[in-house]
Amino acid sequence: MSKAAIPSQLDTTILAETFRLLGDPTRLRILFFCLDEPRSVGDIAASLDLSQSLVSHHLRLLRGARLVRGNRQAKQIFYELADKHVSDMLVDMAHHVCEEQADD
Amino acid sequence: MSKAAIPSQLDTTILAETFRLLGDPTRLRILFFCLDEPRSVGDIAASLDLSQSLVSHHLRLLRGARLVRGNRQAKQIFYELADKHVSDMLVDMAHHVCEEQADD
DNA sequence: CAAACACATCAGTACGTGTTCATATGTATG
DNA sequence: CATACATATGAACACGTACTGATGTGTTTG
Repeated sequence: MSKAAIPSQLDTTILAETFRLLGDPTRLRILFFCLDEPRSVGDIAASLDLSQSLVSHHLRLLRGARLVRGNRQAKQIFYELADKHVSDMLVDMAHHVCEEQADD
Repeated sequence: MSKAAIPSQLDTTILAETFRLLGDPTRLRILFFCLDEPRSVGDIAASLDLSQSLVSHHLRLLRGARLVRGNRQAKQIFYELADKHVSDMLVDMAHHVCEEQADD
């Protein structure tokens, strides 16, 4: 019990599913872009130089995994990270990758 | 500076590469299995019911990303997580996924 | 040195997935 | 109601990749 508990195979699958979604550069860029404040789909597409369709497709996947949530505001829909959980995770990871680089 | 720094596109790609590797159930199971103590390839294959070839393939990828490191001990090679960084990350994520489930 | 064991590597295949283009849905405005 | 705008969805394609089976490399032991 001193050591970390090894997740069940089911938990591992769920965890892997989340990692898999984070494992795409385009999706990660979208997530980081929505980290500080909610962003409209058009804003995401324009700022990240992506097609509107592509952004929508990725947001669909991220929504399905409860990683982001969107609020309609008139014609636009503003997406933000689903909860502090997700954003903390991203921020931590961003820090880790910086240390990794300094380490190598 | 109060907000989290958004990683550069290069950093994002590197980070995504790591997430992508973690985004496979088989690889995650291997990592968690090697979390507490170094494990030989044969042990991993037998305990996780995977072919030796498959385990070796995944270990190759994990090695390439500096997520694990292997030490030869006579005929066997024992793999363990590369550093505390990686293991902390896995443990944190495992906790998160548990909370997520409780949340939903 | 030869045989046996542990692990790595090499093709090959089946499948998933990121992207694009075209089209549909929903929403405000005249 | 028709038009324009913002987003979502569907089909199709190109590519990557997880897995298998056979073979190669390295290490001990007789």
